Amino acid sequence: MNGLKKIGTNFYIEEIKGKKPIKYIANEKILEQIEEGVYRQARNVILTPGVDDVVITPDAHHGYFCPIGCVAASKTIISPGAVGVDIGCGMRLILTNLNVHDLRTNGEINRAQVRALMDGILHDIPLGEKVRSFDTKTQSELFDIFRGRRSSDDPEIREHRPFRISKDIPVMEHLSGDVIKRAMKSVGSLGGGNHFIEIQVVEEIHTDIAEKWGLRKDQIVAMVHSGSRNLGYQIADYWVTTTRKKFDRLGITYLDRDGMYMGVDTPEGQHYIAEMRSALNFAVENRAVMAKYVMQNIEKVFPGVKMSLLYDVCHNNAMLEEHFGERFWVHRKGATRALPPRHPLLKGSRWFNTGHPVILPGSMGTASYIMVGVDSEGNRLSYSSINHGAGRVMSRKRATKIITQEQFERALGNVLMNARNYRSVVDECSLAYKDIDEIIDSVVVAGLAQVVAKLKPIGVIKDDTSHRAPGWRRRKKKR
DNA sequence: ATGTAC
Repeated sequence: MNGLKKIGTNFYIEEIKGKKPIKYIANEKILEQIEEGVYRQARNVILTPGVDDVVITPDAHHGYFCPIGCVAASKTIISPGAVGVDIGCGMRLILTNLNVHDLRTNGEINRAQVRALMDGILHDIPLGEKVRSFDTKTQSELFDIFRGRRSSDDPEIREHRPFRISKDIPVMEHLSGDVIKRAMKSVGSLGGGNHFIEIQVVEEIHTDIAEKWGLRKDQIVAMVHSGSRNLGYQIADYWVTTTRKKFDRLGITYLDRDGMYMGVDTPEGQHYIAEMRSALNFAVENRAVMAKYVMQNIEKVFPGVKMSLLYDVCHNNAMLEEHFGERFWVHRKGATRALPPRHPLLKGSRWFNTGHPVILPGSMGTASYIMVGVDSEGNRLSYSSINHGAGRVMSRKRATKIITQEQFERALGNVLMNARNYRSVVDECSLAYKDIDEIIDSVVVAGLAQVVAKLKPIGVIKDDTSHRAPGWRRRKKKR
């Protein structure tokens, strides 16, 4: 099927002339769900000059140049399209000392209490296209965030410490004043699409690593999924557009109009890397500020509660890392780093003996997972990477068209949501996504990572202000 | 993903 060759359990390759084979990680059920567009794009990525290796994760779906769910490693080039438009998009998990029983009245979850918590969060955190109307950063604070001089975090809970960008390298100087102003108001805003804030309960514990990390059964936790908002998009767009113009001028051909790349040692490559790192700093700070507001609201509803942060991990970035004894720019787009115990990159960190937490969001109303990398051949082959979530199985448009209110409500179950109208979030219904349990099975059985804990949502906050959900717009317009 | 897109 599709010219794939099985090389191990849940491991497949496609041979490409003159290049390393493309690796696919999937169980049989998930393999059947991988779209033709993913195979086509994966070939374009591996055939991009300078790209050494490509790994496709089981949640992969068709994206912009490169599939979402892709690891692309290169010794010589950096590619904005292989990082993605939402630079630094990722996950953060807040731990509490609350137990699900603290939320129960007469054996049932006290919905009014959860609703009060969600309302408090909604009051403090703008959704969708909205930005902050208060607590705006000054331009100098914003640039301190970009340059890694300002962060509200303990660096140990971050996948990467703030990147320090020297004053000698210009960042964001090509962006308009309006874009910068918008960014100043966006620190602590959720955005739209698959971004969410969830109140969750730890449903299953799979290993004693959980206890070391402060996770226990029935514990209440809160998860934030967001990125660099408009800023990351502007950087990606600028570099793809200007590089394409340059390629056209010089007569350099390309396989995909968004498949742009720069030599890592060229001024352009260095400039993009600096701006990508600035956007990573910005995205992590965005989640840090949101987490602060989530924690303040948990404290309001549950005075005296104790809270801490487990980890913050990105699934859209490019990092310079050593693999197989050589240094690669590892682009992870819709893929998450999963370093196993005693990995050299964890030397000196608190995660050295266990591996670091990998936070994988489920779709609306379904489980999320905390994972950890396993020291294995498969983990090494994937550049110590796994998936980033469930992955779409249906376009937003199609989801809006075919999913009924009844199906949507059944899929959501008794999980509380902020949206009052199912139409404003129907494109995010779990029926439009792959089965997260099958995705997890794919990477676990392939030996890449193991489950630490399974989390179940109680309440979900998502953008319900979307003008973009096709059915919503059509209905409003009434053509 | 994104005040959508040449």
